[in-house]
Amino acid sequence: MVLPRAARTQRRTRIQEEKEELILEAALDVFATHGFRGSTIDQIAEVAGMSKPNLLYYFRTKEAMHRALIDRVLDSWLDPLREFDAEGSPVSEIRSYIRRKLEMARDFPRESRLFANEILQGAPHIEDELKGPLKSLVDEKAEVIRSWAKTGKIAKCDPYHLIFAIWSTTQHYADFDVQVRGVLGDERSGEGRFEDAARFLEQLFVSGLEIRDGGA
Amino acid sequence: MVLPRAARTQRRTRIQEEKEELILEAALDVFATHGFRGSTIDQIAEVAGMSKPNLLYYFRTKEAMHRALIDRVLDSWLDPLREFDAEGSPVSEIRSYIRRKLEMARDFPRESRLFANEILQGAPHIEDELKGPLKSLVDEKAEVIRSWAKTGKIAKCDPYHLIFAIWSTTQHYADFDVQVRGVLGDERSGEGRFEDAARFLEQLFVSGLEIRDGGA
DNA sequence: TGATAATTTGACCGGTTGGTAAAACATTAC
DNA sequence: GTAATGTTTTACCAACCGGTCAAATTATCA
Repeated sequence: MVLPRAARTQRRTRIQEEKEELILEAALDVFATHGFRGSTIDQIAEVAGMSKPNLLYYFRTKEAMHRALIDRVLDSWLDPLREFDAEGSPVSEIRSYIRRKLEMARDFPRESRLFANEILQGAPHIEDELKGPLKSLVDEKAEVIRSWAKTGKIAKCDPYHLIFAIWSTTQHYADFDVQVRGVLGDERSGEGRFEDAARFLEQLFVSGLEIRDGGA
Repeated sequence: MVLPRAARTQRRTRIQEEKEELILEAALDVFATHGFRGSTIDQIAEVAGMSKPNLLYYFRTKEAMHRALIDRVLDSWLDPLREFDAEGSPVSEIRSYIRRKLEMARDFPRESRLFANEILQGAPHIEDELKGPLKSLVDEKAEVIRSWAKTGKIAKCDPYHLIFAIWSTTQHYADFDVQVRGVLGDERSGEGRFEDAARFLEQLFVSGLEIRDGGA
């Protein structure tokens, strides 16, 4: 019998798991490069190597695929921020947060672009996640940073804008990759650009947040 | 007679100028929020308050509209970088570059998102501009920054990544506006966030680039 | 005013898109 | 093996999309 996908909540076949995995992988490819509205089910089906109705057997709508993808990716995307440790030393925590975010931009650019597309277009599908789990996590970590500033471990600064700055500078290398490589030219567009970026950003943030006598 | 748009290169009617203006304004709205593939001519026509065939009388294809928009906007978008002055003092030049870029993010977010969408999706329509005029301009200004570092006016750093960092942190407030406001919460989402951002970023970049004894 | 050119509109077209129906095919459990 | 269930395919549909066409309307100017 042909049961609608949503009705089979209990046991999942081996084939189901494999195919859903395959589809989400293909969907990530397509959504990341064309955005939600710019992507077609046919495209995703082709990348996944199956027919469109077959794909629709596993995910009944384009929205369902997108949502499943967002749900799966959002969680891992926030891991680096979760690891941000209140007990560690400020400089090394910030330094390794930058490094982890840069590694993600290098190793998982599609995930970064998926969110970038979504947010750029007004976050129509993930607004709740932004104002809920994401905000809570950021609030928590902002409090940590604020306490570091208060106890004189780093320069006084707005912790939210610090986090925004780390996000934007690191994700830039995933989201605006074409521009980065276009500007750097072919010679400097190898993987070395991530190490150069890491060096620069660590210097910028670490010494930008250092306490100095004349500081405000 | 119905002359194709491309054939009337000479005199332009008053109506032509007005309508083309109107259309590009509407197109900016739509392209900026949905990207090229996600936008429809009907949408743009509706925003512009005219029928689709009427719109197509002025721009014969969707591509033509997009290209006209890109051409018009790219130039003004690079103005802040052009103003970057080799003769000025490094600190005040960098500071005012940041301020100008932030003002553009605040006052012209649609223009920022237009490019962000384009670049995110692989810059299919503006690759030439990236590797041509943009790269040249950046190369020129990077040389200025490099000379400042060499003569000990600012800390040694990779000038390209410095420029990327300024671009990403400032444009973040236009491109990721929904996220920024979502995280800041309703209370802090007023226009004041741009001043907070300006304060933070100026502090970060200025003191991050200051020469210090222990510096590398 | 009337002729001429510029603008606007409604009807339409072929291709694409998200999605469906039903039957054919494969797999699993007994 | 076979019956029940799970998977895949073929054919299809209605809505939408980019774009055309010819006729209707409006502006310009002698």
